[in-house]
Amino acid sequence: MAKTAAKAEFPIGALAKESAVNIETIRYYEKIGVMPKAPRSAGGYRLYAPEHLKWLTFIRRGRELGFSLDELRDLLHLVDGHAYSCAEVRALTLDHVAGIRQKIADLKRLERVMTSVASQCSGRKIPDCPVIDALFQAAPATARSRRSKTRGRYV
Amino acid sequence: MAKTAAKAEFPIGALAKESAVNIETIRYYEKIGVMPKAPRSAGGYRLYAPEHLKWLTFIRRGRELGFSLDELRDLLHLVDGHAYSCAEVRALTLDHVAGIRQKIADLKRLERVMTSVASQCSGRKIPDCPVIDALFQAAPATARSRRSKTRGRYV
DNA sequence: CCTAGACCCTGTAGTGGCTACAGACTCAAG
DNA sequence: CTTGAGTCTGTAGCCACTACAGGGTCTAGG
Repeated sequence: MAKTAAKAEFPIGALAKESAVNIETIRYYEKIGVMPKAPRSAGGYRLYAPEHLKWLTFIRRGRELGFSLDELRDLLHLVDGHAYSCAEVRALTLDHVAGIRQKIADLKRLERVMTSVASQCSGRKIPDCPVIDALFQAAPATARSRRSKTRGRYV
Repeated sequence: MAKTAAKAEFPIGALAKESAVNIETIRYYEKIGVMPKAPRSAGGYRLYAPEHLKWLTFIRRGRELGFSLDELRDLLHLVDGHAYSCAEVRALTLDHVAGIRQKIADLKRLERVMTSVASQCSGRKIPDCPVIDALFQAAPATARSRRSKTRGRYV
C-alpha cells in the first residue's frame, strides 16, 4: 500500500465504485482524451489519485446535465488551465439551456399529437384506427426539423 | 415508361423526393427489413409503386412521433396482415406517450438546475464559477437514472 | 514457494439510426 | 455512341457507451 508512491493511489475499480462510472467507460474516456492518461504501476495497472475522482465526477455530472463529451473536454481544459471566466462558462450553460428548452417544446408538441390521436381510438377490432390513419398521412410541414448541431433524435 | 410493368413504377430517387427520406436511408430500411424488398429492373434498379410510398410515409411519420424502427416494424406487420385491433395500437401509443412524458419531466428538471446554476454566475473573470462548482459536486442521488428500455440519454 | 481467485489489461465488435463515401454499373437523351 | 445523371454494393463513420475474449497481475492463504 505504501511503496514509493504519492498519497493514496487506487486502481480503476475503486475509482469506478467511488464515481459510479463504469470501468469500461473510464477507460473509454481516457482513450478519447476526456480523462487524462493515468500513470501506471509496474505491472501496467492504472493508478488514480483524488484529483482523478474530482475530474471524473465533473464529467459524470456534466453528462447528467446533458453536456456532450466534447463540451466537457473544452470545459475541463478551461478549468484545468484556470483560464476560464465565469461569463464564458455561463454563456455555454445558457446555450445549453436553450437546447433543452427546444427539446421540451418539441416533446410537448409530440405528446399533444400522440395523445389526441390515441384518444380517438375506439378500441374495436376493426382496421380503422386513427393512429394508423395518422401515420399514413404525411406530416404537415414539420417546421424546424433540422437544427444544426442539436441534430440528435432525443426521442 | 410503359413496358410490361405494372402501374406507375418509379426509381428510388423519386421515392426519396416524394417521401422526403434520404436514398441511403431507404436502402438502409430495406436492409434491416423495415421496408419490403423492392422488385428490380433488368439492370438491378429498385422499382417502387405507390404502396411503397405509403409504407415509407408511415415510417417517416412514426419516426417523427418517436417510434423506434423496431416498434414500426411490428406496427407495419400488424397493419399489413390486417390483424390489428385499434385497442392494441392505442396501448402501444399510450405507452409511448408515457415515455415522452417521462422525458419531458427529466428535461424540465434539468432546465431548472441549469438555469438556477447559471443565474448565480457573476460574469467576473475569477475561477469561482458556480457552474463549475456544481459540476465538481457529486449528484444528489440521481433517482430514477436507470429506467429499463428507455435507456437513451435523450439530451 | 505456489496456487486460486479477484482484479486488471488491450483490442475488437456491437448498439440505433442513420450518413457519407468509393468505385462500379445502368439508363435516357442527344 | 457518348455523356452525365442516376443507381448499385459495400464499407466506414457518427455518439457514448457496453460487452466480450483472451490474456496478464496482484495478493492472501496454505
